[in-house]
Amino acid sequence: MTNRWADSVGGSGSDNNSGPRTGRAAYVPPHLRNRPPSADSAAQPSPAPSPANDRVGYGGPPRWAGGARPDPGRGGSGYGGRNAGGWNSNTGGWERGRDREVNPFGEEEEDAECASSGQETTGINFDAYEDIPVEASGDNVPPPVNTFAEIDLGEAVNANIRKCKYVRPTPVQRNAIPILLAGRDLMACAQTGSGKTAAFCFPIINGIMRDNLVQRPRAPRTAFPLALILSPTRELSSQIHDEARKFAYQTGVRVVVAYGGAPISQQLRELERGVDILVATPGRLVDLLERARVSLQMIKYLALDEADRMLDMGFEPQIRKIVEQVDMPPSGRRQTMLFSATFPKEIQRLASDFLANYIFLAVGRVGSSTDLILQRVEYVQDADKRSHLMDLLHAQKQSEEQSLTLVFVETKKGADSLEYWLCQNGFPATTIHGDRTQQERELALRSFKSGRTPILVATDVAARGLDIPHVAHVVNFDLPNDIDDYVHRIGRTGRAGKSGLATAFFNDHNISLARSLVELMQEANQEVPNWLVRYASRVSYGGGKNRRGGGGRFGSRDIRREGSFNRGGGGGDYHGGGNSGGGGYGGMSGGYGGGGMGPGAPSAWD
DNA sequence: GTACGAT
Repeated sequence: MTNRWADSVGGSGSDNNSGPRTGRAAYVPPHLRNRPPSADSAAQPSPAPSPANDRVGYGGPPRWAGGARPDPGRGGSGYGGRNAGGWNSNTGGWERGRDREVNPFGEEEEDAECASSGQETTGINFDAYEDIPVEASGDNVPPPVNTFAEIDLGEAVNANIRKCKYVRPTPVQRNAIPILLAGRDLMACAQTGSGKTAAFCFPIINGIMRDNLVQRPRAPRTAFPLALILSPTRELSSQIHDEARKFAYQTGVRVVVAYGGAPISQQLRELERGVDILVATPGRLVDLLERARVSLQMIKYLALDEADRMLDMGFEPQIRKIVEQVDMPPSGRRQTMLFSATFPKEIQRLASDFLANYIFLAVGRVGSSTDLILQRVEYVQDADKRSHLMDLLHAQKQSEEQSLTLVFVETKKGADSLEYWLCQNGFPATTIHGDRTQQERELALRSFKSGRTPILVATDVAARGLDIPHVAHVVNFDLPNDIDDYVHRIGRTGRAGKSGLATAFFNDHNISLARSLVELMQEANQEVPNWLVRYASRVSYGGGKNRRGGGGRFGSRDIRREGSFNRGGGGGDYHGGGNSGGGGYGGMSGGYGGGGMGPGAPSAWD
């Protein structure tokens, strides 16, 4: 283990590079870490006393002239967040000497943009969610809680919950947190924006603080995280890191992020200073593992965000390598939690390799989500798409001044060319896709969020998880081949209680999507054009792998309850074992909590 | 077939 606790508590050893040498310093359990060593640091580092923490361009209009200069004020949404040597070389006066924890809340408390983004991630309008159906299946499912007070997460975490302005846990939090605190593996179906990051972060942080006797091996240049959180894109990892740091503030639990496209040296430095929770994208993590700069042998908590994406064809080999072929403890000796809005059957089957006697949790989507998103499908030939888009943008321009439009295309090249064309035609657009540099990607996202370029042309890199407030319109300029991707894409709008509009351009290239699209729209009580229904019925093939098994109340159903799957290892009755009455507490509409605020619920639920 | 994930 490293000596950072000694550093932070003892107040000595300010040289970060001295870590391995001072490894003999007295062990300080996590719950005592980061206590103020003396009165002078009892006060939190004051938020943003210097321009280093000035979140330029995050909420208000940007002050710089639009160049691609590194923005020192990203406040953690960029490269590793803090102390970025080359990037954020601005370690101002308040942070000299001892390694003091930067306040991850920054100046958010006063920042309107951040307040609303807080709502996004907390689903603060929870009262409206009281009657969301919940289905939990598996052995001995721990009952849900109603309040944060019922789950004692400790003083520091409670303070962070207050700072995040979380009033009550969201349904996914109410259900998932007790399951995870009980040490159970979990497969949870709930969209980003429903507070699912908190749902897995709180138990992880709590567990790390509880396991205060853990001794980590002494290997000077290798980091031994206790928890690993994987996500499919750099921006999503960055977003999770930002949130996790808030939840872990002043708990002594250290969160580090690692992803590609950013200089690895800085990430290595952060890792050397010690890491409890590592948030990473798969590629960079594999790199770090091969360099032996990270070992997974101490992992006790493994979380996969957007788990269905992580386990699909593109990512599965890397994930399998990380989880099965390196030094990760096997399932049963670690706690594994998978979260996604969509869980196709075959992915559930794959995922069961990584889980032990897990609980399946589905948070329904009745009365929210897609109901608040008006979905339109228009028949548009490829050649007509641009002029059609221009019509939509003109209409949008007239209706709302501040609204953002997110345009999804299929290819990176197509994204660049559409962005160029839009700009040529007087529409302020930018683009995000995997051929752009990480600086460009992050600049584009900031520029879009701030409204400076209210049109963002994106590939699927932006389809999942990203929390972008104020997106009024999602245009599927090119429809995806996969209905689940469609679900994730349109979920970027209709958030925070606002209505959202999703327009899709459909033509003969999208025939394979017709059936599942019609089914999805019908489930969401959308008006389906007759010509589309005809397309759907013409297709013999039923939506391929994306047929929605069992009812539309949930994004997915537990495959163990459909008789199509049995675990090998004996006694595998998962059809209600330990559940009271017909499978968990499914359909617990309004069973706890009560009074809602009526309609106007944010649609974070997909 | 494309996108994403390391350099």
